[in-house]
Formats: sequence, structure tokens, C-alpha cells
Amino acid sequence: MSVHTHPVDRAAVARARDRLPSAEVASDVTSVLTLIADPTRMRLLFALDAAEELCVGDLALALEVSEDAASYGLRMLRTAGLVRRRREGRMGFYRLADGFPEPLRQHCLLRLGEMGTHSEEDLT
Amino acid sequence: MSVHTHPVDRAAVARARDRLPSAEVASDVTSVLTLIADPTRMRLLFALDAAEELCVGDLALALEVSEDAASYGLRMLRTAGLVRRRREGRMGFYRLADGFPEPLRQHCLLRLGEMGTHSEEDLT
DNA sequence: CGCATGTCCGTACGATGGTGCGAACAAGCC
DNA sequence: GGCTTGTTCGCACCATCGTACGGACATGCG
Repeated sequence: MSVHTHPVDRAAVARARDRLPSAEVASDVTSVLTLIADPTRMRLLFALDAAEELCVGDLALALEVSEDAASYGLRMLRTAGLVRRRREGRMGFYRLADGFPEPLRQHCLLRLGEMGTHSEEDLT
Repeated sequence: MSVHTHPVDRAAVARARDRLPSAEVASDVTSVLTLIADPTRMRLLFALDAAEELCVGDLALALEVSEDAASYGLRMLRTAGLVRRRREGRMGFYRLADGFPEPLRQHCLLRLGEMGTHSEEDLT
């Protein structure tokens, strides 16, 4: 396994170190990112962004996934505070949360949406 | 399980449907996103962004993770074409790939970095 | 040449996450 | 009251992923 106690490029390591988010912060950010990094949940967010408000069944219909899958995805998003549920009778209507992080919406949903449409130039 | 063949709000479903990325496109985008949605890999990218170029051992040192973990993370990122390896003797020096998707760098690394530092206002 | 070093790979293990099924529950409708 | 519908939950299954370990390989050093 070898120990490598001595930096090869001490300056570069130092430079990396202070711009580096702590493991804790990184884990917070990635936990949110992980939520979005799932086809169903990402498309749920897109759908809610487009349609303002939808019930579970309609979301399942729009995404062409099972209602279980939609419900599960929404639960995850709701637990994280990314979407908001309004109960009306036996139905549940979802919309993006009031405090939906704008950076997420702007920079991930929109920009990454473009990335997808431009498509795949990522492989060297 | 109930079928829900009939939309409750047909118009909203339609609206959601055409702005909706296909399951295939979504899966492409999320596969890249999944790569970043990991503390180690995200911090690897941050480190490379800050230090230009680093070898595996130094990266492990900077992140305070095992060299295996660093190597594994780098392999993932390399397979996806996000980082680039330069071999010199027995060492491998990594840097962000030439064609590292700018939207990713701009909108995810930078902006989400801010999100992390501002911290947690996401819970309703 | 022999030995240590830096990195990589194959494998196995443990953990985590998404899906489907069945049941529960509340609410409308007859 | 019974019956159906929309949604949620508990559970078990299966896949996937990250890590540690051991060994491989190439390289520098004496």
C-alpha cells in the first residue's frame, strides 16, 4: 500500500487544501446532488417546473413511470424540502418548494438540460 | 394498484410532457451527475481545479483519504472523460480534462460550492 | 541485479438505494 | 354502509456502488 507521507509537490497540495471543501460540507452538498442525480427525480423536478402543480398520478402519467416510483421519488424530494405537498381530499398535489434553491434550478436543471440536448462530447 | 388512466389535469400533464427530457437523455445527464454526487470525487475535482495538476498520492494527502479511494475515484472520472492522466515514470498526474464541460464547472462546482458555504436553508 | 516505491487492477464484502407487491388509509360515490 | 379511487407505507428483493485487501506491474535507486 505504501505510505507516501511526503508530498511530491508540496505547494500544489497546499493550494488544493485551502480551496477544498471539508468532507462534511462536501457530503452535505452531494447529498442534495444525489437526490437530483436520478432520472425519475430529475424528471419530476422538470415536470413540476413546467407545470407548476401536479398530482402524483398525473406525474406518473407524464413520466411514464409507476405511481409507486413517482410517489417514492416525491417523498425523497419532500423529505429534503425540495418540493411541497398540498393535500386536497385524498389527492396530493406537488409543486417546487417555496425556497427551492435557485442555484439548483438555474444552474443544474436549466444548464444541465442544455448539456443533455447538446449531447455527448464528454468522452475523450 | 389502481390504474389512473385518466389525467386529472390534462393540460398540465401535456405542458409537463413537452418540456420533459426523455428517460434516455435524463439517464445520460444523471450518470454524469452521479459521478459528481460523491464527496470524494467532488473534492477531487475541486482539488484539481485549484492545483492544476496533482499525482494520486498528493491528492490522497490533500483530501485525507486512502490512496485506493483516490485512485478509484480518479479512474471513474477518467472513464467518464472528466479528468486526464499524464504518465511520467511510475507516477500518474491528473488534471481536469481539456474538454471538461464548462457548464459543469461553472454551475455545479462554483455555484454549489457557494450553496455549501451558505449552508442549509432547504428544509421547510 | 534486487529492493523499495507509486500506481493500478481483480476480487469479495458490506452498505446503500430503487422497485414492486401487498396492505393500509382516507375520501368520494352509489 | 359497501365499493372504488388516489395515495402512502412496510417489507423484501435485487442491483449498484465504494472500500479494503492482496497482488501485479513498471520504475527509480543502491
